[in-house]
Amino acid sequence: MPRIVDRTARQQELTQAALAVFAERGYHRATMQAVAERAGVSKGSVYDYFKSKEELLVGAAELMVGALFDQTIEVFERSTGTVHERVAGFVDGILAGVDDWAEVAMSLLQVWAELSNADDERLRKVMAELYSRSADKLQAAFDDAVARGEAAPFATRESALAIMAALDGLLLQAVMLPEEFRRVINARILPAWCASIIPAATGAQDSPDTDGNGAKHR
Amino acid sequence: MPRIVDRTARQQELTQAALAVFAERGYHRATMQAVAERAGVSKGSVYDYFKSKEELLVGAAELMVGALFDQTIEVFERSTGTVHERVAGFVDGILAGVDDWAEVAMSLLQVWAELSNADDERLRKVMAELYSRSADKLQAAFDDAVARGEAAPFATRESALAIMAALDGLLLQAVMLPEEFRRVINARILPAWCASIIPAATGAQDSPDTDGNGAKHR
Amino acid sequence: MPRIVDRTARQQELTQAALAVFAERGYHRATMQAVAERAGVSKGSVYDYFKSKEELLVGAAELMVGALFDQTIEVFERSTGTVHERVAGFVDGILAGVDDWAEVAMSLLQVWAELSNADDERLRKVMAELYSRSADKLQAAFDDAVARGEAAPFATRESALAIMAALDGLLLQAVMLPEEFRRVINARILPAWCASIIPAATGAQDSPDTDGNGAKHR
Amino acid sequence: MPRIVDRTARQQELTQAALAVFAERGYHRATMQAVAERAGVSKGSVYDYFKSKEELLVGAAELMVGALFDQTIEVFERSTGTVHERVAGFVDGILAGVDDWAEVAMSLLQVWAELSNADDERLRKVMAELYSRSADKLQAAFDDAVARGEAAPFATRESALAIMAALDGLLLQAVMLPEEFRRVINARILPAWCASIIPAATGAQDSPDTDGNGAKHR
DNA sequence: GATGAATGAGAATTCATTCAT
DNA sequence: CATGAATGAATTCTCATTCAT
Repeated sequence: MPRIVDRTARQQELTQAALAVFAERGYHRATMQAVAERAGVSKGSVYDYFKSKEELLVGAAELMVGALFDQTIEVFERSTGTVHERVAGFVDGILAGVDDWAEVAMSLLQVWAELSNADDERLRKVMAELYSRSADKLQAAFDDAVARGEAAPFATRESALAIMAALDGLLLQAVMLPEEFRRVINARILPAWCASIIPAATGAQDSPDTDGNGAKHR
Repeated sequence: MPRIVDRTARQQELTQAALAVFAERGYHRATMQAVAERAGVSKGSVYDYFKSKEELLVGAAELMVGALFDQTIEVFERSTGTVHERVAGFVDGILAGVDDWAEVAMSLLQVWAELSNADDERLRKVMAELYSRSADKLQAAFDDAVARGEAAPFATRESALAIMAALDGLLLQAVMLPEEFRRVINARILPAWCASIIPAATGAQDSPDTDGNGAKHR
Repeated sequence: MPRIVDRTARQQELTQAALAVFAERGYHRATMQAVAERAGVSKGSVYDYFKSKEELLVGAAELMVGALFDQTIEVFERSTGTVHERVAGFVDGILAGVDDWAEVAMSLLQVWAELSNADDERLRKVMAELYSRSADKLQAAFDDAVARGEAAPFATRESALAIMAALDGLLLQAVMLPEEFRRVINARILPAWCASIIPAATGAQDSPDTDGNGAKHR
Repeated sequence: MPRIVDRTARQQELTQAALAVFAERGYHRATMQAVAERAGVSKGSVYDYFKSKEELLVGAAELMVGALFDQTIEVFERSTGTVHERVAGFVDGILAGVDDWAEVAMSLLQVWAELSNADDERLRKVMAELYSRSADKLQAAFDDAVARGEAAPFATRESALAIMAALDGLLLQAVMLPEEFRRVINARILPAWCASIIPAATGAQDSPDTDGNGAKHR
């Protein structure tokens, strides 16, 4: 009998190693050799787990986005209060929940840059799906809030995407301007701002706080 | 007299060609050959204008971000009214000002992904500078507004960055989810939302607490 | 008591599997994995029976040529009548005796192509020996016929080789032009033609022309 | 202006080098590096002329078979007399026309072995076409002879193929049993034997020599 | 005995870069 | 000046072989 190995565990070690190397050197500059070394196995072994470098990228993308998503969900489920509070809490939780945004962001950037113009359409599909998962969750919460009368009807899908955009854009800053990124995080302006996209319920007394900027949420 | 070809013009043709090819195939899959062909010159000639592929990337990045910046400025200068109105107008103008966001976004994504982990630190600097230029402009306008009492003191730098984040994040969607991107644009929720980050002026007495971190907006 | 698997039997299963895979994909494209799978054993086990892929090839070659040879012998022994009749019968029998010439031929072709320029001289020797065995048999029959006065003296070795050449060349056609190969077989021109290489006995006075080149048969 | 090179000449140098290396080490053991070195160029340059190793093989095959074919044609065109004489002369001419059959045969063997089970069907087609070209020529001559009453009607296609088979089979011997091959050649038994496949015209006086082996040429 | 996970040598292929013309 | 032929470093991927279990 051959060495008994937990294939799933080994696979995850590899994706983690891949993620790290991709973040460090970029997907194309990263060699399979380097990934293998980082994972402590030989070059050839990587191919026992992933058919190609591209598949390794997909695996890495899935692992990473999956982890982020799981965390997102958990944060969101845990949050309580009004929709506004929940969204603010969610944004806050997400931003606080990652130690090293720079590395995560770099990995994501590499995944995006590579998958977005892959020849293989399947890969582009995978990426799109991974991308929209969190938005789906947020939108569902919005729809629910509207249904429960907690918020006035509004463009829930678009708003969810807008919030995700702000978060993703922030990620880019973690890569591009690490110091400034920290300041933005510390200023804690995103939670409230993101929550403000949800219009208050249009009861008798309209939420007077819907800011004084004339934003008329449709 | 030798043919006088305007070096600058030729250089720009090349960066444009490069941008197009980078968007199409990704920076690494893009060959110098392909760029040369697209620009209608020979492979060797590219090296008369750019020392290396990496320099070509930098040139392309500068051209592209420069163009975006110029447009940003122009849009912003043109806008009138209150800060809120100006910001909303700015966001609206930016989003409306590009025909094919997908291509621009793809190019930017490639530039970011490649420059962000370049071995050469100079390149990372270039990128950071390019990135923060628009934020600088926005922040200046915010500071101005605060100084003029048009807005309550707030974390102007961080807010400017947050808005830029939202815009950049939206760009990613142009790449990742083109259809949904269009819907977000058409829903026109971004201008108002972005403007809402600026706190209204606080009544008679100007906020003396201008600590610059927008603590109030939590 | 450990499972007693007949080593020889297992070895033969392996060579058969190898032959099949070699025919299908060519020697070099054939992987040990594929051979093992075809034989229903594990990759590692193949090495219990053959020291290397090359040894497997030799084993396969020996099995295949041995089988062909055995069949050749049997067909020849069974044939009766004059030498001419026996040779014609032999050729006919050989050609009729294999169901799937295409596969056999492909295997042989692979064996030949690989062994013929092996680094190891031993392998080239093995191949040469395998190759000449049938010719030996044919020649012996020719010599016998000449000795018995059934045929005029002629270049028996060379003629035997010529007949083998025709048969081997036909094999190539089974690979290269399967349909045409069938037509040649069905036309049944080979038996008579091959037999015609043997000069008839020259009546009372021995054929004076017997210079060994069958000049008469022009 | 870049170096001016005769692409066709260079291409032929490469195919020749390839043929030599293939003959020496076998197609799979032959590295592009070795072929390049033999041709006196760099590894990368080979790819300026051939898209892949496989294409190089095809090019080599075409060159070699083309040369053989041209020679065949020339030999045949030059031969005069009756069909029998022409065929005998043709066979003789072919066999005498190559200095180093061993190398040619080895190359051919490699080409056949590799192309015959190529994944790409196009390659198999190419090979089949190359293979049947000479047979076509021979058959045409046979048909002509029959039409002119020089020979009795017979299976011209099949006979042509049979002769080609004998010649190709002989080639194998040049690889497998070089010494014996020489003896067969020197014994000069093939020309007459090959010619004997053509039945004499069935005029008043039937050719009585149609051998005594009862071969009834259909 | 058998297995199949791990290894790593080896090869094809690509493409940025150079430079002779 | 421009060109594109030539180069060769660098990388992905394959697969025979080994060996721990």
